Amino acid sequence: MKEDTTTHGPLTPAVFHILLALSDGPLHGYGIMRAVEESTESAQRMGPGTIYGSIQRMEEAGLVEEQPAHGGRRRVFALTGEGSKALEAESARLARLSDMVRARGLAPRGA
Amino acid sequence: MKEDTTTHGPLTPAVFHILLALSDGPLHGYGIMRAVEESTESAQRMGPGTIYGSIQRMEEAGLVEEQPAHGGRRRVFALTGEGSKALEAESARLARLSDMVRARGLAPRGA
DNA sequence: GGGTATATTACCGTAGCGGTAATACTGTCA
DNA sequence: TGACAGTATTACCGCTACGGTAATATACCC
Repeated sequence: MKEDTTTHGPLTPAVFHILLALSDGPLHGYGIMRAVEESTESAQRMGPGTIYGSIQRMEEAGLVEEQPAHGGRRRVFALTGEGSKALEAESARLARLSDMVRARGLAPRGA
Repeated sequence: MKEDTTTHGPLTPAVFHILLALSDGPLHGYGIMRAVEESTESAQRMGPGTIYGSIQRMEEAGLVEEQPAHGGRRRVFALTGEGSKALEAESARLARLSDMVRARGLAPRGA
């Protein structure tokens, strides 16, 4: 069985990390920014430009949705069903790629 | 122990796929192009622009090196030690990310 | 009410991707 | 042998997403 049609192709790293952060529960932009920084052990520096820019694109793509209201200034976002599926699919793809590397033998330097 | 200094940060998808293709043995640009297309089941379309552009950057970064001579018009490239390490490291990183997703429970929609 | 941390928006440069076209060499076959 | 298709690379170029900084606004604490 092939990929189903609604499945988004490979995700950009930023999108993936944001989805990952949101898979822990709804969050606002600033929270996502910190969550990503933690989860990557600062291997990836994602400033506001990246975060909010990506979120906007993701909202348009239907991967996340803003939650109605709450009072503060925060804009809280949550995964959509699609977002969840995309994260799963991407996770599987990454695992597959990682496995392919392992399967290559991976001797330090064959030649 | 943290990452060692020579380890390259997260690789771009194009770079990763090229390294992966080369881990099977030295190849020329055109061959890489086809190898990538196969290994991704055409989930990724990498035309000449992407391939050759990336290779050049990778050569400058010391991830691959051109092999001396052979006669034809082909330019054959091979992984360097660094390239090999970078591929391994990236593979590990991808596996880690994939695991994180799995660890999140991953209920279709906890809500 | 002044100052700091939180939180978002705006802006903008840049790198790398992605496509197309141009070029050149190699073979094939009519 | 001369046209044509396949191989292989280079050149060019627009676009998107990333990545940073700065501006702005709100909440919190003294």
